[in-house]
Amino acid sequence: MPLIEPPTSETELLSRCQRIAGLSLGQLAAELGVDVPENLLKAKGWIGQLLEFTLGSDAGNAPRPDFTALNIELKTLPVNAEGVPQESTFVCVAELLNTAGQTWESSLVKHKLSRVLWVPVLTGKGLPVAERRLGQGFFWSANVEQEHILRTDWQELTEMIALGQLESITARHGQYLQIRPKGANKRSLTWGIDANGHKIKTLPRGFYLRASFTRQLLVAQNTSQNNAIA
DNA sequence: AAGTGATCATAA
DNA sequence: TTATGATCACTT
Repeated sequence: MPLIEPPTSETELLSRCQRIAGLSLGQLAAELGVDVPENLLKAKGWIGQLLEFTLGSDAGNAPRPDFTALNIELKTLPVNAEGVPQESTFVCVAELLNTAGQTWESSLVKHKLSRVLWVPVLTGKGLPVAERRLGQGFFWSANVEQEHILRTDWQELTEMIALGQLESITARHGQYLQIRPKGANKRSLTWGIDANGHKIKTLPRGFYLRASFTRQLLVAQNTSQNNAIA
């Protein structure tokens, strides 16, 4: 249940982003009356949840985009002092069972990435959480070339899962999308299938966007901003 | 320094 | 357990 009403248009959502752009996380947290953690070691999702709260996300932990009426997914983008993304971006969990009939068009990855609100956050290992700063959020949808590569990555990875090659998938597969473990630890297990179609216990996996890909998005965004100013 | 594999909190 | 939010930490 959101305490802030969900935005009813992209324009409204963007203006909410513009209001908070430039604020430190300490300032924003103070506005909301919430405590800032010392570090993110045991609060890895804190910044993302602070933004969800601030901007009026209403999806809860349902497997659907954060702003349900607008079909927009919110993603924080940790960037260094040079504005370069430093981490991969989690997209969604990878379905390890019943993958045979799935298509890119009906996939959760495509659905979640159909429209994304990226919010850069100036981050750094030595920078206290309260001093980290919000950048200007921007909307993104894949262009034809990007979607082609995302679809190809998804199809290759999903096919490996369907063929029972789960255990040979590494983070090295995929140009833009990769699959990596997504669980509490090595001991958390879920069901998958092996090459003989037998059910096996395996690590939960998730789809992630490589940092090398989100770097390109930010470069493109900065370029278009400069063009708009010039 | 970059990239991969491992890990943490919380809700339902 | 599986979904959400990701970053940590070790290897290369």
